[in-house]
Amino acid sequence: MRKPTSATATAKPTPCCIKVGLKRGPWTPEEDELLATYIKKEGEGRWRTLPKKAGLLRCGKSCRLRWMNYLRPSVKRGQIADDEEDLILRLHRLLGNRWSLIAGRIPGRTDNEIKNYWNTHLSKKLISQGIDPRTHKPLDPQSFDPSKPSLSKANLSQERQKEPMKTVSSGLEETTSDSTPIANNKENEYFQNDINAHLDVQHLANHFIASQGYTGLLTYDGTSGMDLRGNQRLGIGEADDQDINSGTDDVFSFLNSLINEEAFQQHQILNVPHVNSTAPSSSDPFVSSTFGLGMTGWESPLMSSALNQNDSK
DNA sequence: AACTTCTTCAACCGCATCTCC
DNA sequence: CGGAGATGCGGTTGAAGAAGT
Repeated sequence: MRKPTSATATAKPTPCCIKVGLKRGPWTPEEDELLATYIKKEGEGRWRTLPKKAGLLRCGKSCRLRWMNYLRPSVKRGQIADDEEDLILRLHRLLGNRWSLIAGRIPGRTDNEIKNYWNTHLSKKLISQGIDPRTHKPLDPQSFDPSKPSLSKANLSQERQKEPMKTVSSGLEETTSDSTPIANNKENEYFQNDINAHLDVQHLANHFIASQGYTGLLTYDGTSGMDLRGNQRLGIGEADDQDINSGTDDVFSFLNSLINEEAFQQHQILNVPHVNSTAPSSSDPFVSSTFGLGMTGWESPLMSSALNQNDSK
């Protein structure tokens, strides 16, 4: 919904925006119809040539984005459920801003949707708890000031009014449908339990991912490049849905093991021998409360399906 | 009712990486 | 090996609508 800008505005135009006369901005129902009909008939891909063949005055990128985020039949619309939110939080702690990876494990949700939800809801929620949403670590008490403009009290109360704070489930407590105070003890418990786990969990995730042939590191701010587009790097080839999954399944089975304590303990012993020097022992009480991410012996139905699914976005 | 401020989220941009030749 | 083109990702923008004054 951005205001159309001149195609010559950028110093070095990308190929898709160099052509003048291409339409920008919100899609009309007619355009949606054209795109959906074409893709149903011809299939996804070849985005550059697709608009012309489909009779659309759009660039390929725009068509791809519209299809991926809105028109695909598998896209689920509507409110993010509590268990989805919980899963996003956990995956984000492990993966950072790898939105497409996170989305790949939440059926029907797109990377864009999750990114937006994170930026508009979850990051604020974490900040309100004194947690840095990028690192999942405590904000510097010196610098943490809830009255700061980024999360003014006015904004917070507004936020609470609009959307009564949902309990961030640790999986152990029952969620309430009532409006819950922001300083909910269980929530605090969830975050405090998780804070200490963050460093080590991410270390393990990094280690495993690197061992699978991916490059780069998971970082707390999500800025440096772990190549998880690296399905192709792994030699898997054309990235259709099937291939995408086979490329990331190993990673996610490992993430699953991090999230599911029992499986994690087994995985740690069997598959990740090198991390023991830095990872706490699985018998350590600390590990039970932190590597289990506060959800010992619990796995939500969504979590199970997300982590075991064979389809991807 | 009118105006201002805030929030949401669809869409765009730049860039990294891949494949193909 | 290197260049060109294609694809996909994460960050950012800004219009529209909601909420506040």
